[in-house]
Amino acid sequence: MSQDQSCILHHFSHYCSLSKEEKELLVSLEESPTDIKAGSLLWEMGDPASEFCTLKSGWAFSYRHLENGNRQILEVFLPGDIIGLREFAFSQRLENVRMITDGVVCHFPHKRLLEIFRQSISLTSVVFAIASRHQALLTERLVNLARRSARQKTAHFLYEMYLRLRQTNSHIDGQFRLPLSQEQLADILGLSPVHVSRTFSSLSEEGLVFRDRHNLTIPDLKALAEAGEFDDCYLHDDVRPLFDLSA
Amino acid sequence: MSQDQSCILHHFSHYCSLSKEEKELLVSLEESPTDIKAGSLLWEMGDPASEFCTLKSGWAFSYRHLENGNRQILEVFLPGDIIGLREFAFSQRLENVRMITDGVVCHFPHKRLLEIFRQSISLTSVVFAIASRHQALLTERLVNLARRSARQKTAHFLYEMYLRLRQTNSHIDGQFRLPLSQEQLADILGLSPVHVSRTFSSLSEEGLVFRDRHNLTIPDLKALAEAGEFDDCYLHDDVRPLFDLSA
DNA sequence: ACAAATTATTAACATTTGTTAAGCAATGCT
DNA sequence: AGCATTGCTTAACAAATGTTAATAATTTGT
Repeated sequence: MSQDQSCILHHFSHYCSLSKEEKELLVSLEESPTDIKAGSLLWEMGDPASEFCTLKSGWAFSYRHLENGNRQILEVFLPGDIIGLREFAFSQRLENVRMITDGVVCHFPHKRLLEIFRQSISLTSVVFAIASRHQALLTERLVNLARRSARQKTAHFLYEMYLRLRQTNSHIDGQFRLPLSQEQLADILGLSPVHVSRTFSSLSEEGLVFRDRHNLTIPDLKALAEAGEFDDCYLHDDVRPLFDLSA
Repeated sequence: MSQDQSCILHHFSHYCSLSKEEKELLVSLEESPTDIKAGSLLWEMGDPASEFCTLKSGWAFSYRHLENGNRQILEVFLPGDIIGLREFAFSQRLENVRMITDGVVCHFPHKRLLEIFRQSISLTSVVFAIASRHQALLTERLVNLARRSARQKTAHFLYEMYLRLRQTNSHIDGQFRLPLSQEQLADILGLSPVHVSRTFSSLSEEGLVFRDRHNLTIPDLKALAEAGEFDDCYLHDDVRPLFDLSA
């Protein structure tokens, strides 16, 4: 995605075609872009929550710490994603958010969402549709974490990342950068770092995935999808013609 | 909850006070209540999706089958819950939904949600707030499934059910009906039925939970919450004064 | 360019959870 | 009442994953 085009606009126009006013409203959410360094916190649990963020560039993740010292990564955010949607109904942050790479974020207050609700039913529907897709994604992840083997989890996650990256970066094929350490992957997949290492070793023995540092190579995407029992209906389904509904 | 009061109204009024018109709009979503038998399917994956359901009485759950024959239960629905929010952005059902007990459901088409969007910003905000709370719940469940031991998962789930039931049934204390078999519990918790049995045995040896058929007794709620590392901020946070925002 | 810190690999061993199977208890059906 | 079905418990064993620790490779900071 080009740096000068609005990520959020790109994201929304997936769902329906927008009028000029709607576009302006959306673009106004990406005012005051802020540079932010790899490794720095966007916010912590318990912080007051009154704004969303759009991630204009860079990667980020949200996470929680458990009592036994373990960490669980809840989401990986890519450019164009909205961070903090979950806390709309809460006054506090429910999770920590940290940048993975250097990036640019734009803050906008919850109140602005109400302007969207007020001004455009289409945009309201899209926001809602985004939230509902987001849930579908979470659900899929839940199944993944609850019921699949380390091998399947890993394959599933990698394939999901591939699809998500391709959504905004259509030239991506079976080779891309995945700026995550094995420790981070472990915290995403609910495994120990040691077992992640074992799993990658066995995946590359089978020729399914090669990981050299942060570079991933997937020789056979279809094979990987099968290894992860990937069912892409939750990502691939034709986007609902929401504008038809609202007509 | 009394049978003759609208569940959905009750649910929404948690979030903000509603005008007469708003109440009427909501109540109209619960027209044409339909009786439905324990064990019957509301819908299956792949069915066309164009409506939501409100669960007026009874319990239900949504689930998915995995390739290896395992089943994962995604959500347990209680009276007042809206079923199928997730599929707003999809044209097909992404999961199966089945009644646990006999119950009453009301169907209303996705289109009606757009009427809400059109007619009331407060209601729109509440719908969005409900969706965002729902996500918070899912996230908590994700952590639970990914990172906790069988004992913790079980304690966590039981305590969550207690809190959810108490929300609409304020007289509930450490004793209530949980109409779920151990097989169903296993599919909720991502465990095998045998291990659920072991886990309950050990929980009752410790005096934390007694389960006799579908009757649960929790002598010390606080102790159970601790055993499940339960952090109730995702349920207990003061509800955002949304009407302030929209003023 | 070097030292320090981080990240990944491997092995041995421990623990948790799954699987199979058998028996028992409860429930529903006729 | 008797039989079949379903649900629960227990035990023995198997498999997957976690833990610790030692080592190697890589990156970072100065």
